[in-house]
Parts: sequence; C-alpha cells; structure tokens
Amino acid sequence: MAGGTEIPGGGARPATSTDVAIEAGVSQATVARTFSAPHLVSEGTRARVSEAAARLGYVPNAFARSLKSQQSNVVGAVVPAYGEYWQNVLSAVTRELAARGRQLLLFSFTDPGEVDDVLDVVRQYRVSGLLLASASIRPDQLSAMRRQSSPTVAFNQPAASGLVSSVSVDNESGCRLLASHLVDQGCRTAVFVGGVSSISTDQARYRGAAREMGDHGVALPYIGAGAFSYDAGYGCAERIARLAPDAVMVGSDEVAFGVIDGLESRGIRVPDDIAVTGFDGLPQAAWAGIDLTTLVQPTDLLARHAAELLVDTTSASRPTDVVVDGHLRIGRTTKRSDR
Amino acid sequence: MAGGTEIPGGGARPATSTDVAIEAGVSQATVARTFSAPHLVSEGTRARVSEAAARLGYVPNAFARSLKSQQSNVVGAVVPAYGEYWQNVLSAVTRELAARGRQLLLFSFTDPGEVDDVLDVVRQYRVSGLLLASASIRPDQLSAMRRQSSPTVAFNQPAASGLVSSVSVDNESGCRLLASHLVDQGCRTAVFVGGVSSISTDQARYRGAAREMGDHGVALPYIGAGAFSYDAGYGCAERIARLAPDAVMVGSDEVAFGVIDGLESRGIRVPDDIAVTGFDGLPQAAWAGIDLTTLVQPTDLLARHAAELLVDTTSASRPTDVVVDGHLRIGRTTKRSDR
DNA sequence: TGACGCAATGAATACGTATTCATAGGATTC
DNA sequence: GAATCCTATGAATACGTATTCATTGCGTCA
Repeated sequence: MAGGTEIPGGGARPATSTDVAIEAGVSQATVARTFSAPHLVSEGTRARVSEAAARLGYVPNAFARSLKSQQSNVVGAVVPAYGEYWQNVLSAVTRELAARGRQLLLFSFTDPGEVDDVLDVVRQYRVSGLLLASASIRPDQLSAMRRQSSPTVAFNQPAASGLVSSVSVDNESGCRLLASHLVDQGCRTAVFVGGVSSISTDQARYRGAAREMGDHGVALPYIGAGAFSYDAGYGCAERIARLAPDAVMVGSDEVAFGVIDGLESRGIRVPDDIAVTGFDGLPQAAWAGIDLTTLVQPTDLLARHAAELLVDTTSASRPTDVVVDGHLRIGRTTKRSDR
Repeated sequence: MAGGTEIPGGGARPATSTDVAIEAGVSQATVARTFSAPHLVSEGTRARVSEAAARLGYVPNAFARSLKSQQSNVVGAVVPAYGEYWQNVLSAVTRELAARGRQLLLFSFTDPGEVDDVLDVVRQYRVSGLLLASASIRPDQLSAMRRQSSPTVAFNQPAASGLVSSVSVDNESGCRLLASHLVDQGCRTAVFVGGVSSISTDQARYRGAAREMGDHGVALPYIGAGAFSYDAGYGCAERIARLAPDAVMVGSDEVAFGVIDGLESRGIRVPDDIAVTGFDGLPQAAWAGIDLTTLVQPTDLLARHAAELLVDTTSASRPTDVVVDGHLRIGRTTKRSDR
C-alpha cells in the first residue's frame, strides 16, 4: 500500500466530480468530460483525472447525469409477475439491453388492472424506453410516452399496433405449421386449448390453427383454460377427454405441460391416445422427459429486435411492427403410433 | 370534453412542478409539497394543485427527486442471466419490493467475472439497496456500498457473512432431511451431484447430505456437474451409472431434472433402479409428470425477509443473517419399490 | 389587548452533472 | 509575420426537485 489515506472522504457521502476536480487540480468540467466525452480531454489530463477518481472511489451519479442530459439510459419493463414464458423473455431482453448500455427497471403486476398505476410510476423515471407485456393500457399513457418520444415496444402483443412498436412471432403461421404437422400425422379430430381468450395473441394462435385445420376439413373447437399456467392446463383434461379428439393443440407450452399431465392422470396416454402440441418453445419442452412438439419462438432474435427498437430514439415517432417466424420442433408428443 | 386544450405543453417536454405551479397559481414549493408531503398543504390548495397536475399530465421526476433527496427508492439486483431458480427468486423479490414502494433495477451477468464491472454501473445509480446473487465480489465494492450506507443482501450466499446481510434457506439441515428420508426408504449407497463445487451453497448442501448419510454409515461420493443446468445434469448420467448407487442426491432441482432424464435415457429407471432427490422446490418439481422429491425453499418468505432488509436503512451498518427452514416434498422419485 | 404559537405559503438555494460560452496557446496557412 | 483555426481548458449556468428560512395571517392564552 503506497499512501496512507486509501479511499478518503471518510463520511457516507460518495465523491463527486468536484471532489475529483480538486484532487486532480482541474475544473469540474474537465472531470465531467473525462467520463462522458474523453476525446475532448488531453491524454495527460485524462490520466491524472482517472487516477484521482480511482483514489477517491468516484463513480458518476447517474441521476444527476440523467437530469442534466435529459435522457436516462434506463428502459422500463412492465411484465406479468408469473409465467415461465415472460421470465425467459425478460432474461433475454436484459442481456440485449445490457450489451447496448441500457439498464432495465423492472415492474411487475399480477392483475392487469394494476398496469395503469404501475405506468404512472414508470413515467416518474423518464425511462428512455418501455417494454410492454400487456395489451391493456390506457391510450393516454401511450401518447404520454410518445410525447416524451420514448420508444415503446409491445412484446408479443401485436394488437397494440399503430400507437407503439411491436415485436412478435408469427402466431398464425406458426400454428398453421403445427396443425399441418398434426394432419400429416393422420389427425382427423382436434381441440384447441387457449389460455385467456380476450388476449390477441391467443386469438391469433387459435385463428391460425383453426384455418389450417379447416383447410383439411378438420373442425377445431376452442376450450379456454382461463389462464396461462400449468394448473389451468391440468384442469382442462376432463373437458378434453369428453371430446376424445385425436389431438390437442395448446396455445402455450406451460399450459401444454399441464394438459399432458392432466390427461395422463386420467389414463389417457400421450401420444398413443392423444397427440399434444404446445407453443413457445420453452426450455422445458426440450427436456427428454417431456419432449413436446411445439413452435419454438426465437426468443433471442425477438429480444434483439426489441432492444434495437428500444434504443433507437427515432422509433418512437415511427412505430414499427416486427414479425419473425418461429420454427417447428417435433417431439415425442406427436409421434405417430401407426394407429 | 370540457376545455379545448387537453394535455397542452405541445412539445416533447414533460410538465415540471413549475409548470404546475403556474397553472395552479401557487409556488413551485407548494407543488412539491403536495406530492411529497401533502400534510403540509391545505386541503383547498392541494385539490387545486392536483387538478392542475392532472390537466398537464404532470408526473414528478424521479431523478431530480433522488438527486435532491439523496436517496433513490431503487434497489439493484445482480443476478445470473440463466437459471430457473433465480428467475423465480427475482419474481418474488420484485413483488415484495413493489409492495414497499421500491423499484428493481436489474443487472444480469453470464460470467461471474463480469460482476465487478456490473457493480461499477450499479454504483452509478446510488441504489438504496443491493441484492446479490453471486458470492464472488471484491471486498472494496462491498465496503463502498457500506459507506454509502445502502443495505446489501446476499441471497442464498451465506458465505458472504460479516460484510453484508444474507438471507438463505438452511441448506445443511435441508439436505439432512432429504438424506434421512432416503435412508428411511432403504437406501444403502448414494452419490451426490453438485453444480459448481466452489460455491458455498453447493458445499453446504453436500456437507449436510454427507453428514446425515455418514451418521447412517452410508458413504456419499461427490460428483460435480459443472453448472446448475439441465444439460449439466443430463451429462452426469454416465458417471452416476458407473457407481450404480441406490440413490442420487442432486444439489438443485434443475440439475436433477437433467439427471433423471439422463438416467432414463440409459435405461436406468427412476425410482425403480435409482431414487433421485433435488433441492429448491421449483414449480416444475410439483408437476405430475416429474413429481420430484425435493427440499422446497420458502421463496416468498425468503423474498420477504430480503425485501425487509433492503428497505431497512439501518441494516447496512448491522449485517444480519437470516436462515429459514425449508420443507421436505416427497414425490414419486423416491417411492420405495420394495426392492 | 398584546404576546405567542401554529399553519400555510413563497423565495431562495443546493443536489451533481452536462454543456455552452469564452479564453488561451499552439499549429497552420497565405 | 500576421491572420486563422483548432485543441484544451475553465467559468458559469441549467436540469427539476426538496428543503430551509422567512413571512403572513389567524387563533389562543394570559
């Protein structure tokens, strides 16, 4: 240890750029420039400042910076508290944003009704972007975001189109792929299990599935699980069993996991008695013990698109809708049992 | 619509407290007080201000507030990018913090080596608290947090003791419960599959398991999966098979899911040939298709303790270690097959 | 009735930074 | 050799709020 006073400034107060300026014998402006626009500072000075900063343990104050520069580098995310799918999305988006120097301020809600209140809090943070995972949002909140010229991106909620950007997988064609695969496997009767029928994504998936099935002369009644959860799926087994179809198309993997277990608990074997498909491509779908046929969403790609829209300030005034294709994952749950 | 000018201030600039002050015919100070200390404002004035604020779509600027008041209401969380377990924890902690008026600023890392850099960014935000999910942290970062008098809580990383608070499940006694259950089921030989052996949590779990087994004269060799993931667990199957034990105790549920599928893929049946236990109590463990015997961590309770420590400013100077008990969940994977 | 206290409000200031404007050299150009 | 330009720096100011201090008006108590 060279000097005696390591990390001085004894009190609780973190060092400021002015402290560093005094320590380095330069002006506060020079310190600020050293950190936010180094190319404006000569090499020698820069070194002296950096050294002084390190000595004082100085870290720029993000709040002051945001206040002055009128932009925050913070992206807000409003996401349902529960659900495997959203957790994966969040994880991917966080990574992509971090790579672009943005932080993620997380807000979660359990009841869609809370979203409005949550958004009021979000606005306090003058977030430079907003990721939405819920479609039920007051239009004036959206236009407030827009006036702030902060890009807003709806993730897998294409219905919000027009006012905000959106990034989503092609739900309809994805479901056509799944349906088509089922038909190939010899499926003649089927059922669709949705989560919450009022959600646009749910509707689009059903629509795609029903059309493709219809094209092959297969009817596709809709059953609502009531939620996007394992338990909701499990609870559908009886209603499905009553219809005794060849196949069950489930609107989301998590629900599908429940459907499978629910069916098996009633002695209905998958895929021998009924084939099952999911949607999302959660990591668990690939687990050997499950091996679900599903439509894999390219989460990383979606996250990358979302991050890019969120970082691009011009995208606020020019809402963009990005739709990417998923790919079919064929698993055990639709293996033809040459019946 | 009453007036003509709904939400004026046409430009992109959000309304400020001064704008509201002018609109309401009061001073800026009064507006500030209306929002941060309403009891100092007379009822009539308060109403007039609130009305003006609503008219202008005014929302207080959190950055300015934090700058002035020197506290942020933002809690930082540094969490591994991947892993079922942490996603669940994050979700629970977010809820608890929201209930206490705190927001969560999320930082994720893939490589523990990144943590130091991430923490530098965290410090920029003068977070009022910090949740850590990684034990590998430079001591000077911790003391910097302490000097800032921000409570820091290590989640399930009890080794960090002393400098920061911690909240964790009783790993050792939890594993004793699991081991004891296995012995009751007639287990005479066993193997422990850990994730990353350098992690204190991993060590504590192995220690508990080995001691209980030892008390019953059962040796417990350690196998390192190398990561806390499904794939890592799947890849251990061969090494396990070579030892041909009665039971495998796995240090985490996610790894256990992989172990089970890996074993089954080699024709080893669970639980008929080998019993398997996990640790964590992930939601998936309760799925009927899996039904894993595991130690359920009371995540909500842990999150609540963490949130309380993070909110309590005095806890920074007085690190506290909270340890709570988990409970045994007995599933299919250890059902005695009267061998 | 005068002194005092309390409630409500306004004026002014400080928080820590980014940025504009001005200044001083030093290099470059004709 | 003078006019010009560019680079590096400092002084000063503004961002939007919380808070201290001062002021006013009014009720209360002796």
